[in-house]
Amino acid sequence: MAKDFPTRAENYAQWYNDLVIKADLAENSAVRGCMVIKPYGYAIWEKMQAALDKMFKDTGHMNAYFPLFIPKSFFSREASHVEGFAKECAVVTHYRLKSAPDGSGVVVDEDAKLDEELIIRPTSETIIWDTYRNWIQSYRDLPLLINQWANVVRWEMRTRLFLRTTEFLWQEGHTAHATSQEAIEETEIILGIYADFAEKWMAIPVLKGFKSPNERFAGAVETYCIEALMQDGKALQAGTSHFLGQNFAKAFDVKFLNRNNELDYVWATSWGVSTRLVGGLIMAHSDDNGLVLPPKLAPIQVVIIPIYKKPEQFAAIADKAAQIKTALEKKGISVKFDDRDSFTPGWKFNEYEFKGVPVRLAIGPRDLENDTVEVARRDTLEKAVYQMTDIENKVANLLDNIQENMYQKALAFRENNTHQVDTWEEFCNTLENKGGFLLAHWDGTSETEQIIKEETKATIRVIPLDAKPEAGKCIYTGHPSKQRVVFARAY
RNA sequence: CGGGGCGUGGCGCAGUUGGCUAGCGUACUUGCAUGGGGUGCAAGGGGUCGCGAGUUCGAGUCUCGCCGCUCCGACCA
Repeated sequence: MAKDFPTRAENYAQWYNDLVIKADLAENSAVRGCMVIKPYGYAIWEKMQAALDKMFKDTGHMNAYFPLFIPKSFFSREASHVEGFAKECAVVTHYRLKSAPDGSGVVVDEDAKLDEELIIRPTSETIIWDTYRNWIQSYRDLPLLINQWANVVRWEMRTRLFLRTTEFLWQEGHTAHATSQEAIEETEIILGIYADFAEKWMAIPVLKGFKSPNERFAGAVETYCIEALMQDGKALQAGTSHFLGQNFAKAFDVKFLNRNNELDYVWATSWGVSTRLVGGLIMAHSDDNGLVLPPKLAPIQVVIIPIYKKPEQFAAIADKAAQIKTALEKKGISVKFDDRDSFTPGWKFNEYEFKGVPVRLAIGPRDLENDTVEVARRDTLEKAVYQMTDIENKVANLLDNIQENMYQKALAFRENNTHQVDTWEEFCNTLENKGGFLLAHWDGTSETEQIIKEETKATIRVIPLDAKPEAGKCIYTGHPSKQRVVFARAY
């Protein structure tokens, strides 16, 4: 249907890339690895932001903003943190340019060298904990529940639109607590919010659990995550919530007096989701005809397309469309009436289909006569003719139905692509031929995980929270194991 | 960093063993018709062929150097 557009089966990576560009979500910029997020793509991100921001605020968090730059010395305070991020930091060394002596442009002014280099944040734990030292004196100052919407830079070697870009947008929460227990609870509350958001808004089922030590965040005691499965059988980490213990409090000397008048280090969490979610949204639902967006995150939920020959017909249709638009908007539904005369109806049908608009209404002379409207849903591509009566409720129900149907479809896909494997041979075969999530026993050592990764490129995506205890043998070493973990190849 | 591919109107591409006025699709502008699944016809605007040097009567095409982009691997949300 779509012109010059590869199918998922032909070339999944190409399909994804072309989809992002042709659906006008984003494009590559003049800066290697950095994308320009275009209005339609940014609108999706804004909808995600709005939903998440409300969830954070409803659970007592407030937004704040910390600097883009971090003094280099901050990074060496927490040993494993610096180790994790050192290889991908952008560094600011000078603060001035001057005209080149040979008139060829501008050059860095060597006289304007910074005494201490500044790092463009790859994440903000260090600058935030350095700040928290001054904010926290007593248990009365706790808990401190802060979130920041920001951009960060990680100098990745290979990038892909939305999934991995050098600069990306995200939210990072940084909380401080009086007890270990309370910090762990916070980590779990956030994990719950992320999972809810993924399932109810993005219509993507996720597995909740822990990361293995190899995959743990640099500086964390425990990393919780939600893990989603994409249509090509690869896993996507969709959000992480870290219990940081007292690591950052110790590194930045953040102490408080507890109720017993004893000085103690503060307990910390950090958590984040990024514009990567937009990539996940695309990969989880879209098809060979283009984007498929869940109604709750679609920038345009309903598009109305007039079909007419004469100006008098258009006037009557426009009048009808305006009535529908008003009725739908009263119910909080975003509607676009595409009255452009420069494109034919067929062209518009394809355009909105490609852009994933959940519901399309078409109104022509025939409908005016019969008091009907043609309704097409994007998820199944089905068309039906509705009587105009009570149209706003019919469409509202349809949107709910589409949201639910997309979730069920994604859930069924995940279930069909989750395989229990018990031997090494089975593990390798399944990974090679089917992909997906592999439930397998693991002996719990980093060494084994590392070897499996080197041999198969599969990693432990998540140690599920709700896994039933089950005695078994590690698929690689045969050593005893108490529960299955989830392996997959990942983005 | 290792290995492939590519730089020609906005975008996607062709351009043969060097040859004459650099072409095609699409997009754009204008007009007429058309309009229930990417509409047709006609006219029109738009290009230092990535940059630099060389070979030659003549270079988009050959040689050398440089730059950029992109894909595949190790790294990562």
